[in-house]
Amino acid sequence: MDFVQVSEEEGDEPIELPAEEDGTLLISTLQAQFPGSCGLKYRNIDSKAVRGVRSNEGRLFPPNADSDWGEYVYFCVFPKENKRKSDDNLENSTAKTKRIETRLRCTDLIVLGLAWKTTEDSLREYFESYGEVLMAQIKKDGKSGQSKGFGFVRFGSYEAQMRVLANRHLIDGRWCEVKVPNSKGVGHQVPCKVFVGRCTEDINSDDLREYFSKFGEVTDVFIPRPFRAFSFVTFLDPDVAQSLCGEDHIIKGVSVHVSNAAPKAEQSRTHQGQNYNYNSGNNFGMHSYHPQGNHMNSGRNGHHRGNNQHNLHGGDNTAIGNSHSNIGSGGYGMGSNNNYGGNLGGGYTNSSNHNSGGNMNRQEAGIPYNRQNNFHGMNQPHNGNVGNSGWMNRGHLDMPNLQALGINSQGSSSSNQGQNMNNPLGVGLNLNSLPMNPALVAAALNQWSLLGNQLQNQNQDQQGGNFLSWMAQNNGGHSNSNINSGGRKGPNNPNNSGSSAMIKGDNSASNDQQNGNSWSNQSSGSQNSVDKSNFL
DNA sequence: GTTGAGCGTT
Repeated sequence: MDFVQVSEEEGDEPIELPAEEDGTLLISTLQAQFPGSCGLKYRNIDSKAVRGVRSNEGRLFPPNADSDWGEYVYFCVFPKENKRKSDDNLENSTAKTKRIETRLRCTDLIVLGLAWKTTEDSLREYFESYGEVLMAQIKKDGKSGQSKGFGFVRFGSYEAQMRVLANRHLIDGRWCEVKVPNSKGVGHQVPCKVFVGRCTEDINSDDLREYFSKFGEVTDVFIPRPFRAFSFVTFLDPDVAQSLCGEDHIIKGVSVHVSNAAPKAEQSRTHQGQNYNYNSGNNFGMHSYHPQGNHMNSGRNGHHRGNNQHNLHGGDNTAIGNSHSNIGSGGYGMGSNNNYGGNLGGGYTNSSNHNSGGNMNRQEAGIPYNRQNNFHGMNQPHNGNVGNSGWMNRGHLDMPNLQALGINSQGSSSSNQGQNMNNPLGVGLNLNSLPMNPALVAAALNQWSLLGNQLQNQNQDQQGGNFLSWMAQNNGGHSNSNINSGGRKGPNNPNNSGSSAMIKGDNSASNDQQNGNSWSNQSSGSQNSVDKSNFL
């Protein structure tokens, strides 16, 4: 195996990194040792100039034609933190400060709720689908060696870490919670959402998405309706969002202004969600955009009905490697999750598990859940890659980490816990039993742009129902009902008997205009006075 | 031999 000598900065002590068989060096390998780096350069002996190393699709290519890295010591290239040079005079430009540090540095993550049987190997195997795992550890009893049911994992890239933190995790049959140790909440400390002012009415969400995607992966676009001359764009990477703040951009010939969407969000968060009353019937629209990727849904606890409402709206419905799988059976969220994007590849099982895109069902198949190339090219902000070619298999973004928010009914359904994933629904969902913290929920929903869509027109391309709107509707009178009755058969669901699955917003594929309408905007009392704060 | 909220022998 060939090794490439790499140091963070020219002159630093190099680390030898293993090259691949074809002689290339994976950027992920580089980033494992140099988080935040995006490329390599070296000092050419002859010209004395610094030369960049060719980079393509997550690989770095040796400068010599014979796949030889030579005897050079390469040093890291880090992305420019901010294109604007003006107002940040506190930043100097050393390579180390460009590493954007605390925010982008990977930390150990605690994994709670592991099955007793989960081993360090299986833990690692599970998380490797998100990116390189530098460490996977199970905490065990010193004497017996028995797992204590939690562990730690560390990733080589911040992006992998973000994705992991943003999702729920079914590991060896247990829904596990992943958090930054000793932290409460989920999500990012740095806001991912920007406010886009001076919009005109003809700038639609696709325009915004297309335009802003060149700076980084856009996870959501929200345009308040009725038209208010502003919109919100959410990026996967908070630093991309931050880098754009304060800038003017021209979209469709219109100069729009990007600014921070955070301040009022902070107020909302710190004031314990004062604007959000979840039992009043307010209708919180669905986070509308679901990037390509795996949408893993379990009906076990009845929390995932919202996933049935994935609107893949026009233009975005290219569905690269989509995989929407339902795991479990009989629960809410079952049965109506059908194929998006026409790539149904897996099998339906007899318990309403819908595996599309070839992902295996962990429960049924007993093999690791395969996220299939979900991991895209790591930190590549401002790389000019747009759309499908630039962002591969964007996944893990479909659901907030509700468990980490305390929206978790494991505790309320203990009799049904454990490995019995195929009969979860004696439990139903007792909404009042959910330990919800409105502030946390609001924060999370804001994080995922789940709030504020209530004003969107049903026929907009950015809409749909969601978990909370469903909650709001069904819990209007604090009724203590377990919602586990009735239901109707999903039109495209061959396995849904309709006996227990209650389906709202049937996913009758390609139903942009219909999907979710059955339960969006049904409530009363939502805010109609729209200003920026209503969306933060 | 059990368990199910937690925070790691560095």
